Amino acid sequence: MFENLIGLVDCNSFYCSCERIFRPDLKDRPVVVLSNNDGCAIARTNEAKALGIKMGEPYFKIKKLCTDKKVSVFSTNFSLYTNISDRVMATLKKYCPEVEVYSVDEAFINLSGIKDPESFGRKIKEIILKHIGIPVSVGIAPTKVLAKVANRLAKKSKKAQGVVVLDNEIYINEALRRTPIEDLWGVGIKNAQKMRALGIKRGIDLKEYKNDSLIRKNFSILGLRMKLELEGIQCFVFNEPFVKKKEIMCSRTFGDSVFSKTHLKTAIANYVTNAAAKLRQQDSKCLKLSVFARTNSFKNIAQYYMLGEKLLVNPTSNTLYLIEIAHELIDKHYQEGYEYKKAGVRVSSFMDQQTYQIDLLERGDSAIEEKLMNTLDLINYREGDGTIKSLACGIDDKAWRMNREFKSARYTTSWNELFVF
DNA sequence: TCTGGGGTCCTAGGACCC
DNA sequence: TCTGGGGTCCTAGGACCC
Repeated sequence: MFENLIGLVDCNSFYCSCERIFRPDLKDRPVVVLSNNDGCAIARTNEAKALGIKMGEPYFKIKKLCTDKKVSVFSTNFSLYTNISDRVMATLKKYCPEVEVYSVDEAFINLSGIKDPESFGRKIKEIILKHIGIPVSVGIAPTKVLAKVANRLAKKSKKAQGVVVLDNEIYINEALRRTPIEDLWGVGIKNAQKMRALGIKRGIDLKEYKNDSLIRKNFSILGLRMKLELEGIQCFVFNEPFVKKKEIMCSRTFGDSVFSKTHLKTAIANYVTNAAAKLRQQDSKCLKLSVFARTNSFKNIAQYYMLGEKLLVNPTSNTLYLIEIAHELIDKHYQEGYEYKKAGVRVSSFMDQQTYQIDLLERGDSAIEEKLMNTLDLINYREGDGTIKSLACGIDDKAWRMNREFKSARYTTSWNELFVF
């Protein structure tokens, strides 16, 4: 039985549900919302999913089906969705002590200290539906990955009525038996293939896989964290409520392909303007500017991916200055004779890697552990004999070995090795 | 004919320094 | 004369998410 639980509140078919608020007649009807330029389907109601309409499917392929089956099709209205999302999140914050907004349509809530998590989840669901008109599903479990699993079942199961609680080993294992590996949060198409080759076909197989270091080796630290989360050990903790974006991107697919450098520069200038405004909004400065443009990869033509990046000596959010640098990068990397279909810019407002220098005294020294606590990502780590060590951290294992003699070590935010104190 | 946009995190490998 | 190897920084790109 787990005590400290996390809830995941996820809006059902969010963009479609937003459209339905203003069109009550579409209740129980198939609805689809399309991407920019009406390119492809990015939201579908259950009725539309039942017709076989896939996520990300190009509209031209399903146009006839939509007409035949009387599917209501909408172009995106992002400002509407953002507005409704803000209201959903505000409501959650009113009732829950700690809320982490994860995306436009989902949020994690901290349920530790809540006596009856299931009734709490149902109450939240009811309030959001009544006050805002958006149906949500709630998954509750000891870790974020398991809360995702619970949420998926809450959406699928009729019996659950939109809320699933996994608070003990038996429920968790049963849920993981029902979860194909590719449906786990963090396992995409590539890793699913690799895992299946190792005989890991369902969530439960990953949880019960005996060889942690093989998981670490093949699927990086993220894979190992995922496995630990399935075991009920929290690795993905709650974030600060308002975290500045580390990267801000603005990109578009062109309606018509672009053949000239001048045309590309004009488009890029617009994207830079947009990104710089976002930078200033969160009071950040650009440290690295990236500019890219690519050919249409769906077409059987000569392909080119143009990418130029520059680290700025004087970080800034000044639009004109950034445009100047973007144009320099285009001059440097642009190749004539290609048909560019998509382009964009990315401004990074943080350095890629942060490093910390820490003086070590003796292994197991509590002062070290306290320093680590204050500076590093930490997780609990399971030893071979099954005992859980209270503290582990990411260490560059080579640096560790060398620096041990000098009683200092260099740690990076990207983990190369787990080391147990 | 027609295939989105905005993010995060991790790793391999080259250049360079001592 | 012998030309090593560890460490750091940065680029580039993969994988994943919604």
